[in-house]
Amino acid sequence: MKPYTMRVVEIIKAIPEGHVMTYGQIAEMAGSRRGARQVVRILHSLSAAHGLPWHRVINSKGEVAIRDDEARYMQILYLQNEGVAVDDQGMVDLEQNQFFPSI
DNA sequence: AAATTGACGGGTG
DNA sequence: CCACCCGCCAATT
Repeated sequence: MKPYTMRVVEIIKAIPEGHVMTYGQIAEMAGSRRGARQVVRILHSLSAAHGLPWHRVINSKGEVAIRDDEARYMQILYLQNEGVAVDDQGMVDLEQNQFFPSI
């Protein structure tokens, strides 16, 4: 696994329950300021197993970004189960739930 | 080896 | 607020 991919994995693993991070935020921390799509790609290939809290990753608008209805619904459910308010449009209040790692 | 695919983001109008 | 464009680059085909 490439170093960049590993850093992305580590960052996602570090998101606490009840919090979310954005794709762009993760990409920037992993060292690629405009690498949000790479984060998406990585999530696609790793979503199966690996025990990653993939559901805590959303887009910069604060919206659940997954297209597939079933998976989207699951993500919303997971988030609500850990106390994150998600409305029926899949919108999360970033102000209240976004996680900012301390270095 | 080359093209395609994305669960994106920031800028512009 | 919305629609559109284009840069980004790992993984897959």
